[in-house]
Amino acid sequence: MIPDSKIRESAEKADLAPSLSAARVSTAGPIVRPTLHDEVVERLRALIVEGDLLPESRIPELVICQQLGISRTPLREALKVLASEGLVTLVPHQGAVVTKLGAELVDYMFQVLESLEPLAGELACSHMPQAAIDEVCRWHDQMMRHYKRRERGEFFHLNRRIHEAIVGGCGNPILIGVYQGLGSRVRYARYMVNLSTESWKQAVQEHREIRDALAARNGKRLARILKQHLRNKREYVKSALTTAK
Amino acid sequence: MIPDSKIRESAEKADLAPSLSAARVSTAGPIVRPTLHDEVVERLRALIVEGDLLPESRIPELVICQQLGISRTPLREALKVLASEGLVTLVPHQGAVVTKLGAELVDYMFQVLESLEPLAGELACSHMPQAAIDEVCRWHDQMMRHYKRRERGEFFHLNRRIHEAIVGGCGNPILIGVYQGLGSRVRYARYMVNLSTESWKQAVQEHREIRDALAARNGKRLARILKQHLRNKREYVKSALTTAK
DNA sequence: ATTTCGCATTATGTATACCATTTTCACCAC
DNA sequence: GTGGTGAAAATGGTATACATAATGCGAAAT
Repeated sequence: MIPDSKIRESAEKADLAPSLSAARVSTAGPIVRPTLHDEVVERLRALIVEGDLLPESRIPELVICQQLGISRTPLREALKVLASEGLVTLVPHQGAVVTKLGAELVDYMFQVLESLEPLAGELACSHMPQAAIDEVCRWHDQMMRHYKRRERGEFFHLNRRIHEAIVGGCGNPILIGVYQGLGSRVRYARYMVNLSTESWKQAVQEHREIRDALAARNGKRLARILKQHLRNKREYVKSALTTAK
Repeated sequence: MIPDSKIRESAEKADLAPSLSAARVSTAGPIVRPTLHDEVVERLRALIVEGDLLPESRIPELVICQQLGISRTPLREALKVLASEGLVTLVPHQGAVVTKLGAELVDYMFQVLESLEPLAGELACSHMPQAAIDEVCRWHDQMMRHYKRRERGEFFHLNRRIHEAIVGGCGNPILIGVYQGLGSRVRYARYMVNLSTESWKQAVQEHREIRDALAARNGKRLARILKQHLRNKREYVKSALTTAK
């Protein structure tokens, strides 16, 4: 599960919001050495989101400390942060457990996302530089090729990239931050989602419209499509959660 | 500023979301003793939101530890949480400072709130028990009496109570949580806001419509009014921020 | 006089040891 | 099997120590 025992090096973060966490420029900019607990937060978040730490599983301090080669202090600080993000739940004198994402919580989160992502899309239409839009379109075409070959993994990867690019391009760091927080919590529900052929086809069609609306910088239309897209997504994530359990 | 030196007792929390943090029932329910860092988080949050700790001011660990009568560990854990909420900014080897709320950030936050609070209002119209709605109406009437007497403090207090009751009544804990997070950050900008007679009058009129829409459980209409209400609010908060600095 | 270098001071980041409290669980009595 | 009882283990919190980086100040250099 947790392979190595020293983590001091890696600190990169698939960064959705270059405007939020100081964008690491190639050679210029201030030298920021991330603190240990920050890296621990990233690491644990990744473990949870990627599904290496399953919901409901406990997180014993000593074990993690040993596996990460750190002391309790930074780990405990990291757990507090993750708890405030909702990824783990802290029970006094009982420790941290990975928060379980019930169907009702997913419902609640999508309800919020269905309000935020359309807003982001609308803003992105007027704020994204043309180059970024072009890039999203390229990703879209690439995604379509994966769809034709029924390559699920690659498809979902690009799918997520597109959504994050749109949100990241909205120009509102607060919105980006909130979206990230919710997104990281809902993301690890994806592993149980096995899109049916029919739903997949529909999602593809919606993405086509998303690309067109974005390319045309038609904010209202993009917002409408994104909302519908999310509403469908919510449905099959929910059904996947209730059936597969 | 910080009067006492022991905080072990107080743990009550003007609770907007009884559904989120386990509602403390009068005599039943499990005995939960809040952990120390949780209380510290509350305490510091209050200090910041109430304006006792001014933006840009540093938060020296040792001083706060002494004033609160605690050791560094729980304080540091609390600071990490507040940082992840955006209330303080953590600079490595430099400590924590109260995040300054620039006009552009306020703009960004209102943009998100203008999307979330209408949603909450719409949901509240279908989810709030009649008793809660009646209570909001009573608060409204009381607020109006304060308005007639030009009692600013009491007016704002009830104003906030009403908004929080509506959001708290939406039935979506995720939405409530996000709103709380943003609200606590934007709230301490209120201290510089000095509503003009004209804007005040307008706000009162909007609140009248808010009450009517809520009482009629007209979700769409409430959403529309809340959005407009927030848009106006944003404008005078912004102008207050840019002029008063 | 201003800049710069070096050094002491200070505060933060992390580790470690220790204790209190609580949970867990095995064990035992009934 | 049910229900205490107590030891072991894990967590919450304190205290301390030390490494590292930021800050400030004085001396040296220009």
